[in-house]
Amino acid sequence: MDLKLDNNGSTPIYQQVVEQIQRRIAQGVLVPGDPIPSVRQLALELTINPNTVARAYLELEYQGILQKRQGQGTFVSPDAPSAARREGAALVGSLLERAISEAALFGIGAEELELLFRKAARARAKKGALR
Amino acid sequence: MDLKLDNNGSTPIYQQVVEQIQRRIAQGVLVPGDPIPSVRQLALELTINPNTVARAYLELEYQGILQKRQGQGTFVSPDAPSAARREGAALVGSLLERAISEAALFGIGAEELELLFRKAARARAKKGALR
Amino acid sequence: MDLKLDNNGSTPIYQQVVEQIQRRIAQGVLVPGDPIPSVRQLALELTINPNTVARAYLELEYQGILQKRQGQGTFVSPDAPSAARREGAALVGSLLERAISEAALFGIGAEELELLFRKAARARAKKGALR
Amino acid sequence: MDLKLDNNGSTPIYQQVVEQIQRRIAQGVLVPGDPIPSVRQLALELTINPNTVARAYLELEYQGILQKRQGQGTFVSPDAPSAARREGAALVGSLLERAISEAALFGIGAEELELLFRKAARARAKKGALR
DNA sequence: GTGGTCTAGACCACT
DNA sequence: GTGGTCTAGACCACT
Repeated sequence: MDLKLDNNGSTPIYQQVVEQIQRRIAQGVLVPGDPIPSVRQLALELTINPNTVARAYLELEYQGILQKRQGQGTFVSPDAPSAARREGAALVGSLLERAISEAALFGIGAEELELLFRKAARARAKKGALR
Repeated sequence: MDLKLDNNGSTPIYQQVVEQIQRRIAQGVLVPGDPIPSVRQLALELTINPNTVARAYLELEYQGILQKRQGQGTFVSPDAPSAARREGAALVGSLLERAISEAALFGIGAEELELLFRKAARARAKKGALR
Repeated sequence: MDLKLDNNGSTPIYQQVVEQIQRRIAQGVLVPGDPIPSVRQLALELTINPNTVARAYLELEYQGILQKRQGQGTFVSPDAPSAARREGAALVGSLLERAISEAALFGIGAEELELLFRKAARARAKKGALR
Repeated sequence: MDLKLDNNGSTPIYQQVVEQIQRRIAQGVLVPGDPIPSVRQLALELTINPNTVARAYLELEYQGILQKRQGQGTFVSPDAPSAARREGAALVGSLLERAISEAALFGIGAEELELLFRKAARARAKKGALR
C-alpha cells in the first residue's frame, strides 16, 4: 500500500491510516472492488500495532469506504469514491470553518484572513515542490 | 473575567483558558498592565482546579502575554497585544495551511476549495447571528 | 536512567530531571532515537510523582530534546544534541553574564574577577576529585 | 535612596533591596554611620510592602551591614564595607563556581568556557553602555 | 502498555 | 493575600 506515517505525535496513527486510504480512493488510485491488505499484513508493512490498523479499517467500514467479505478479506466498497470525497470535503470544510471562526474571535478581518490564506497556499505550494 | 468553557472534551480546559485570554488581548478588551484574576479566584469562578488555571497562566507567560509579579499577582504584559496577535495569526494560518494541504491530497481543486471556503464563511456567519 | 536528585529544596525536582537529561544528551550518553523511561517508570525509580516527571518531559519536548510517540513512549529527538548544547551554553552564559554584571556593580575589578574565577575553578576541581 | 527594582519576577524584591544596598556600600556611596531610610519611608519610595523592606533590613543586619540604634533609626555599620565586599565576592564566586560546574557537566571544555566568558563580558559591556 | 489531563489538597516562598 | 511545586490518584485516548 505504500502508506507514509508521520510520527510527529500530533495526528494519531490510526487516523493517518484512515486519511491516507480515503485519499487514495478520492484520487482514484484505489477503486471499488480493489482488495486491501489484511490487518496483519499492513501492520507488518508499517511496523505498527495490528490493533491500530484494525481500528482504522473499522472506521473506514463505518464510513462505507471498506467492506469485509466473509473469509475473503477487505475490499474497497462500491460507494467508496463518493464517501471518500464526502469525508474529504467535510474535513476541509471543518478546518476552514474553524479557521474563519478563530479569525473572527481574534479580531482578524476579512482582508487579513485573505492574506493568511494566500500565505498558507504559498507555503503549501513550496512544501509540495520540495517533495 | 467571564470566560466560557466548553466541556465537550475535545479541547483541554487549560487550552481554552489560554485561547480566551489571548483573544481578549487581541481584541483590546484586556490591555497591558491590566491585572488578571488570581489562579485561585479564576479557578473558583470557572469551578475548575487551581492547577488547571496555573497551567494556562504558565503557557501564557511563556508566550510573553502574561507577567507574574512575586506575591502580587498576574498582569497583562507590555508585549501582550503583539504576542496575542502573533499567536492568533499562527493558529489561523496553521488551520488554513492544513485545510489547503488536505484539499490537495483529496484531489479538491481550487474552485471547489473556494466554494468550501465561502460555505464555511456562511456557516460561521449564521452561527454568529444566532448568538 | 540512574538520575540523582538533590533534595536540598533550592532547585525544583522537575528542573533537576530536565537538566540531568540535557546533560546526558550533551555528553553523548543518550543519542537520538534512544528510548527514555516512561513517565511512570522514572517516577518509580526516583520515587517521585508521575506528574513531576511528566512536567520535566514536557519542558524537554518544548526544547526539542524529547519526542513523544503516541502510546509508544518517549524518545530522544534527532535535534537533541544541538538543542541540549544550546541549552547548556545558554545556562552557563547567563550565569557568567550575571557574575560579571554583579562584579561590576560591586566594584570588583577585572583582576579580582579573574582571581575569583580561578578560585572557583580550583574549588570545582577539588569537588570533582572527591567524587 | 533611589533604588531601582526590576519587576521581572526572577529575583525577589527583598533580595534586590539587599543587593542594592550592599552594592552602594561596596562602592563607597554609603559609608559607616550613614543613616538609612526607615522601613516605612523606603516602602513608600519604592511603592512596595513594608514587610518586604523589613525583611531586607533584617538580612542586612544579620550580615553586619546595617545596625539598628534604639529610637534613632537604622545606620550603616562600621564593618559594612568589608562585609559588603565579602558578600559581593561570595555572590560572584558562587555564580562562577556554578557556571564552571555546569560547563563541566554539559561537556563544555575550557576553551569554549573561555569563549562564553568573553561573550558574556562583551554582552555586559554593551548593556552597560546603553544605560 | 504509553502519555495527557484533571481534581483535591498540601506546603512553601514572597508580598 | 499571591504564585510554585508536589503528591495521590483518577480517567481518558492511543498503541
